[in-house]
Parts: sequence; structure tokens; C-alpha cells
Amino acid sequence: MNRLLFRTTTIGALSKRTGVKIETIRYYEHIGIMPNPPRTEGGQRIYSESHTKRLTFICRSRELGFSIDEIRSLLKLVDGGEITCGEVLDKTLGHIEDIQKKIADLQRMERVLQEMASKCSGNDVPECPILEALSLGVQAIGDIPT
Amino acid sequence: MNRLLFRTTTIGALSKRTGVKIETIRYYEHIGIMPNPPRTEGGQRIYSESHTKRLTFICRSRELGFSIDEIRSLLKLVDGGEITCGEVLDKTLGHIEDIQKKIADLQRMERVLQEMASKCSGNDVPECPILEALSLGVQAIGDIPT
DNA sequence: ATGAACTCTGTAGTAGCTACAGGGTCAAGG
DNA sequence: CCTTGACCCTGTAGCTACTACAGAGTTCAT
Repeated sequence: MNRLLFRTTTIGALSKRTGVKIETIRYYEHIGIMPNPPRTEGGQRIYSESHTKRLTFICRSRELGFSIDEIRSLLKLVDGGEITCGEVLDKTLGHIEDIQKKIADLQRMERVLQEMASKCSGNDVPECPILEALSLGVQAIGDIPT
Repeated sequence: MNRLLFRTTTIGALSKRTGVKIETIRYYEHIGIMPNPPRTEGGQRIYSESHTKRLTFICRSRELGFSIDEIRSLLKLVDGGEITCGEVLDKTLGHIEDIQKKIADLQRMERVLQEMASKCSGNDVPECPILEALSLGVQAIGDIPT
């Protein structure tokens, strides 16, 4: 009951509020990006507003594709108190580049696959140009312009 | 010496020819997508042309983003002898859809990140709109149009 | 026969969780 | 007060697709 008076919650409630699974929250604690929260006498975790905020931060960063390590270093800036906007911007721009590379890779794949698919009749025939193409080796994919 | 007479190779040579690391070739054997090759008296693996072709197939499929499981089922079609072009096309089109989804996800991420970055001065200030945005929670990302 | 280069098996590590098993805790109702 | 059901605890193992060893054995030319 005192739990509600001080606006604290259990791990289950935190999980529901943030959409992060209980196991994942414990995992984040284990790897050190969520703090060890206080416990009840019985040993159950007690969370407060600041935990919710931090978990939301982590969760949203993950949704935007930041790796745990990137999040760790963002959090280090936050926790260190000596955040500068410039550092955060650097990391963000670096991350954007990574994403752009991934997009380019996937688009290249898609182009190749589309081309393969377009050559395929889709009939009941056993000769398949897709399988042919896949067996032909690497030179074909190397030639695709980026 | 008889190795060369029958156009067979060691795992190292196969690795060099295909660009697939030795450990990875053994791994593919372990998980059953490469066959157990014959061995020398001393127990070293002996590969022939058909192995090279199969490994190339796997390698190229991986480069195009097929998962091991997808490759496994493509290979099942190949090995079963009862391949039809249609089945292969189905799997390929399914895979293309997956890739398109991934691209869309990444583009959504990029848009959000770009917008966050554009609001950031990059100065030595401790107030950072990026960190703000990351703490704000999920509703902000939920509102982004796909 | 020796030595360099190669290969063998088996295990453990990577990222980022997820899914249990086998217990303990909490709070409400009887 | 006691039970009951919902919740929570720790610890370990699994997932994908490899990669990286250690410590031993093999191959082949000299």
C-alpha cells in the first residue's frame, strides 16, 4: 500500500506501462543500463518515476535502432551530467549513416531479387532461373551498381 | 596428390575459392546444409565440384538476405528433385516482402532521427532536444506516418 | 626425419533478448 | 489467521549466424 502513496510500482506494472517485457527489464538491469532498484523486504523490485523515464528512453532508442552499446554511451553522457548537445548530435548522425548503409544494402538485395523473380515463370517446370542465378556465383552480384 | 587428379580440394582451398571462412563451412556442415564430405585417411575433409557449387549457392543466398532456414527449404526443393519454379518464386517473393518491410522500418527510423537532429544546435549546451525527444516516450514515434 | 602449413574437434563467445523451472511474496477474501 | 491466486524471484538455457580460440593431429616438400 505504501507503494502507491509514494508513486512506486512493481516490475509488472512498469512492464505494462512501457511495453517492455519483465525479463527484458531485468536483463537491462543485469547489463547495467537500468539501475538496481530498491527492493521490498521480500526482495521484489520497486520502481519510481525516474525508472520509468529511463526505461522509456532506452526503449525509444532501441526502436530507433540504437544498439545497446550506443545507448550505453548516450546514457553515460546523461549520467555524467556533462552532456553537450554536440556529442549527442555526433552519435545521432553516425547512427543515421549506419541506417543509410543498411537501407542501401537492402535496396541492392531487393533489386537483385526482383530481377531474378521477373525472369521466373512461376510454372510447374523444374528449371528455375532463380536457382540458376543463385548457383552462378558472386560475380553477378558484384556487378550490380550501387 | 590423388586429390588434384580427381579435382578435389581441401577445406582451405574451398574457403579461398568461395570466400567463406573455414569455420563457417564446418558450421554449415554441422547444421546440415552442407553434406558430410568424404575424408582422407587422416580425417581431413575432401571437397569436389558439387560441394563448391552448393556452398556458392548458400553463400549467394545469404548475401541476398535469405535466412538459414529459408535456404534450408530452398535446398530441400533442390534436393527433393521435385522443384517447381512456382515454389521458388513464392519463397523469393515472400523474402522480397520481408526486405521491403525492413527498408520501410529503417526509413521511418531515419526520418525520425533526421528530424531530431535538425532540431539540435550541436552546441556546447547541456539542453539537448534529441535527449528530450528520446525521453518523451512512445506516442511521438507512434504518430509518425508510415 | 623434420618443419611449416594446414586441418581436426570441441567449446565458448558475440547481440539482444526470450523462455522456462522451481521456488518465494503479496494482498484480498473467507 | 489462513488460504488462494496472482505476481515476483534467481538462474540457466535457448535463439541466429557465425567467429575465435585451444590443443592436438595430418600432410607434404625438403
